[in-house]
This record gives sequence, structure tokens and C-alpha cells, in this order.
Amino acid sequence: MQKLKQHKEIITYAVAMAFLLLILRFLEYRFLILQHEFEIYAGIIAILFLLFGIWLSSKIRKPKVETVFIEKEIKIFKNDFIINEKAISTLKISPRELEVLSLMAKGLSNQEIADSLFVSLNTIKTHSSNLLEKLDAKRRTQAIENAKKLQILAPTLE
Amino acid sequence: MQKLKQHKEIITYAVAMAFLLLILRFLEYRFLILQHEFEIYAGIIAILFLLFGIWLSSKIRKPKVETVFIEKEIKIFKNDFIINEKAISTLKISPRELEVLSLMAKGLSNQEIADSLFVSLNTIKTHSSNLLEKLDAKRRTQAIENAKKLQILAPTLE
DNA sequence: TTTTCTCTCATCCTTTCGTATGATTTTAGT
DNA sequence: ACTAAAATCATACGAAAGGATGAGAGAAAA
Repeated sequence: MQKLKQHKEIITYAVAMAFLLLILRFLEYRFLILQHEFEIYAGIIAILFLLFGIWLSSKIRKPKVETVFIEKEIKIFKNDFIINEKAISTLKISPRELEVLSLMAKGLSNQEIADSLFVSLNTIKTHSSNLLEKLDAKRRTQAIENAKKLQILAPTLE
Repeated sequence: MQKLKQHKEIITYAVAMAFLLLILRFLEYRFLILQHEFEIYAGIIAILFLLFGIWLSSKIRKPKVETVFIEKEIKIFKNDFIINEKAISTLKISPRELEVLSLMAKGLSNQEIADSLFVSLNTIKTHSSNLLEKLDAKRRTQAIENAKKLQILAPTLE
């Protein structure tokens, strides 16, 4: 059954061919006796097979495949920021330090950070110092820049 | 002459057709006398016109074009950062100040900025002070943050 | 020519930041 | 119970950063 389906086209052509030959036979026995009708008979055959050829051709011919590449632009927003947890753990930055770091990046002073976290200025200074060392920075501005490059901090976007 | 060229194909088909009919005639006079050879004659006509039909079809018919659309994904990273010229002009930030600002954002100290711009530390301090006032900031970290929010500086992306 | 702007540099002073060091307390894991 | 890491706080000093102010040089606009 599957093979029948696979060779469906070939079978179709074969049937069509057989049908044409049958017509041929029919015409042969019908008109052969009448000698003078031969030209008409030949003409019919010619037209018939001409048409058959045209039809066959359209079926047989493989369609030209034209491949068109549609360039689909996929905009990737670099805003889909994912915190680089690995960097944080490898640099051994503690949660509290990270907290301080993010407030630093917002432009707060040590005193302001201390106030908002309800700890002393000295505590923030210690965190700050540790952060600078862990982030290999000499200044807080550099620390912030490095942290953003390492995707430890989200980029500042409007 | 031009018309000849324009109808070149049609003429070709006409000539081919005429040629085939000529063969038909020839075969007619050649084999008609021999009655028993009629089947062969009919077969030849059939094959001939079948082939002619196929050939004709291939010439006449427009080639079947099957268009295959393939979506090609093009990743576009959207860090298409555009400097907010308006903000710069409304805040009256001078080119030199902008230069200092961008170096600041990279984490350089005033001394390092002075060295890289071949000016004195005092000059950079002046620029820095002016920048802080223009950007409504109390600290350089805040100035940088504000500048990035105003799209005066590009965001830090890896 | 005069004015304005930008860039430059300086001085004095204050504030903030950063380093070094030590100590206490809490939390979490062994 | 012991240990290690984290968080807290402190003191003291030195290094940057920031504020206020004045001033000179050069270019461009009025």
C-alpha cells in the first residue's frame, strides 16, 4: 500500500498512456476500414499525443527551486542584564559588600550609605576598602566601572 | 527586422510545426501503401508528437518557480547608544569637560586625567567642579551616574 | 573693538575617600 | 564546641576630591 502511494505519479502516467493507446486502438478499428479517412485519423493521433506531451511535460518537469533568504532581525537588548553570580563568588564579594557597591554606583557618599544601611561610617569604609581590593581598583569610580564590566552591577540605562 | 526578433519564438514553433507536418506527409506517402505497416506509422506519429508536445511545453510554459523562504536570524545587539546632544547643550557642558567626564567614568583619578590630557591637576579640578555643578552632583560618582542617565555618557557594557 | 566663552592654572581650605590595623559580635558550617 | 566567614565598629593618617575665588590667554561672536 505504501509503495502504491510512493509510485502514485508513475502509475498515473502509465494509466494515462494506456488510456491513450486504447483510444488509438479504438480509432484504428473504427476508421481503418475507411482508407480515405486516414489523414483525419493521423491528425487526431498527432493532436492527442501533442496535448498528452504537453500535459506530461508539465507533470514531469521539476519545479525550479528558488531559495529566498529572509533576513529576520532579532534585536537583542543588552538590557536583559543577568547578574554574574560566578564573578561575585570568585571575587568573594559578600552580600553586604554588594549592597554597599550598588549604593556606591548610585553616587552615594560613604556617610549616606552608612545612614541608609543604619551602620556607622567606619563600617562602610571597611566594606569600601574590601571592595576596592576585591575589584582590583584604586578608586570607587574604578570599582564601579569594573563591577559593571564584570556584570556584577547593572548598567546605568535611562 | 525588429519584429522578426520579437516574434522569434513564435516563428521557431511555427517552423517546427511545419517540419513535423512535413514528416507526417512524407511518412504518409512512404508507408500508406503498405497497409500492414500502419500501426508502426501511427506509433511513430504518436511518439513524434508526444516528444514535440513535451519540447513545446518546455518552451512555452513559464518555468515553474518554487520559492522557498528561509528565515535567517540576524542578531542585532542593541547598544546603539546615541549621545544626547541636547542634554549636553542645555547643561552647557563644554567639549573639554565632556572629555574629562568620560575619563572620570573610566575610573581615572584627577591626576591621571591631567596626565593623559597634558594639563595641570588644577585644571582638571576646575573642570571637575564645573561638571559637578552642571550635572547637579555632589560627588564624581553621582555625576557619572547622572550623565549616564541623561545619555551623555555611554553605559558600561562588557 | 569689545564682549563672551572656553580653557587654562593657581591658592587656600574643607570634606571625603582610602589604608592599615585591631577588635567584637553574629552567623553558618564542621 | 570549634572554626571560618561576615559584619560590625574604631582610631589615625595620608591621599584624593571638592569648593571658592581669582586670573590670564586665545578664539569666536557681537
